[in-house]
Amino acid sequence: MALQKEELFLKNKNIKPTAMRLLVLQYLFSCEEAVSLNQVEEALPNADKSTIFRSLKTFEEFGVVHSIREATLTKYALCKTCTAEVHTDKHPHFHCNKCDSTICLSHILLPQIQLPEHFKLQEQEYLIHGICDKCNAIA
Amino acid sequence: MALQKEELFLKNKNIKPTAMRLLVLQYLFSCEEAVSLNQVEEALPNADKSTIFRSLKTFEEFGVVHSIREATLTKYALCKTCTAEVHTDKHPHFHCNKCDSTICLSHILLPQIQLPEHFKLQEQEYLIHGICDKCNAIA
DNA sequence: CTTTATGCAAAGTATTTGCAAACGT
DNA sequence: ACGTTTGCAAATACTTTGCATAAAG
Repeated sequence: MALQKEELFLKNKNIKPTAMRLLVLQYLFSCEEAVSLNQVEEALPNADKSTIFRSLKTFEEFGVVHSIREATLTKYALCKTCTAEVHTDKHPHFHCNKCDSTICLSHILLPQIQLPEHFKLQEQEYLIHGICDKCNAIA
Repeated sequence: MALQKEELFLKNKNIKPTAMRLLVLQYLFSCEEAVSLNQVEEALPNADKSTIFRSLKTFEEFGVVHSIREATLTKYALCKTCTAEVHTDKHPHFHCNKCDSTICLSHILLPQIQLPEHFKLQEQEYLIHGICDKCNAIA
């Protein structure tokens, strides 16, 4: 059946591949950019928002997606190389102020910041705001 | 009077120095870290939350403070060198996952990210999560 | 007298949880 | 039968606005 790829994917991550999760994952695979909870909900009109929310939360926990906190809203994008134990797929994100799309700058490494003495780094969120290539082309 | 410093400060920024704004600013001057709207409200129990909110918004507009969007909450910190026209005081921020304090890493320059072709940079938010020096000392 | 700021109340937005029913094994 | 997931409803948390009054220039 059509969902086999997603099913295997979830099993490999030790996530029970339920119908809802497969739908959410399938949608995420179809997205080129990070999407918000609302966007997923709109894409899956019959799905309950809190169920989607919990699917995304599970996905994040098991290293399937990473979340990006924008001004008021959280977006989610598929991880390339993360596992539940180690979130290795770290990169800056770009938010277009015109079309509000959020793009993973996967090819750009997070800079090595030299923290002050006795500070311990755990995670980094680097969000760059500006105008994306498409909007620049229009303007 | 005691508020003269704050009063001059606001006048120099072309902000009318009202009583409320002076109180908010005075509190901000007393803070070593970025503070949330709730924190300002707690520090000024007789002040209305929406008034504080609007003061902070005005301050941000005129380059007095910058805001940092954390997981769920916005914090504000005084700018060192900004004006209403140009927000030059850009730096990463550090959020302690233990004590939830947010510290301006003013001495650290934002890295120069090489964006893909046709992308235009406007602003950057770089939030580093970890354990701060004080919490590390305790642990 | 006109403009701006304030306080109160309430709306708006997004996230998160409680609980009972449904599901999969 | 069992633990997990789902759908619905509602709570929570935070931000933001409308409006009438008050204050300032």
